[in-house]
Amino acid sequence: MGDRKLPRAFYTRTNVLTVARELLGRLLVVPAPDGARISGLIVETEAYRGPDDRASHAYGGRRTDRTRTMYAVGGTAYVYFVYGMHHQFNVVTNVEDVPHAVLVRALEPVEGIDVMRRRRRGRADEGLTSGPGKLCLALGIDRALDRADLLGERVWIEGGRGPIPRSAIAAGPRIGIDYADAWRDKPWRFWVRNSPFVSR
DNA sequence: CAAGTGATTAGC
DNA sequence: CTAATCACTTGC
Repeated sequence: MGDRKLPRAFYTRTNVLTVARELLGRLLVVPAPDGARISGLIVETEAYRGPDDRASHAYGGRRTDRTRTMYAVGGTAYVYFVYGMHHQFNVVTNVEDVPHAVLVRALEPVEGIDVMRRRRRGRADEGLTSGPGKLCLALGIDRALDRADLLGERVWIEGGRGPIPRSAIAAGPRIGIDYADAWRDKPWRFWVRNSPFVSR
């Protein structure tokens, strides 16, 4: 198992679709309040390709208080709040000033499952982290982590099980972006085929 | 299938 | 300033 944090160069590559696929099978980690680890293997991602992607918050090069984070260097966390109740955890990719990002949509719980069950009382284990808002609840991720460096100590990603073979990766249209006209149907959502932990 | 919830954004 | 919208989840 790759016990080390993914290096900066993993994130600064120029093809956000490649990074979105290669994030599958990696271990997302946050420290628990007591210092233990809470973690899960990434099983579902979506790529958002900055200025030319109508579905991206940074479409057209938009720079606002919220989207400023997307222009940070690859390997920065982009965390925002939607629908009045849910946080979303994204990984900024590419070099500084290119606003590409990958939304992490689902995890397979690995460490700290007891903590996750407490935070998501009543849910089956398959439902603890099977959605972008759910996994933020389970891991305790909120906007305090926006702009956090993924090579730091507040949230990071390790090699995990390593890259998932291309044959085991499924792709389809992204969720919740019906407003994005031509970009709506692009198959930029990736998941581990047969994983019971992906979102619905 | 629709409500809920509040930050964010565009537009005046 | 106001009003519409939203990279979702849950329970009806």
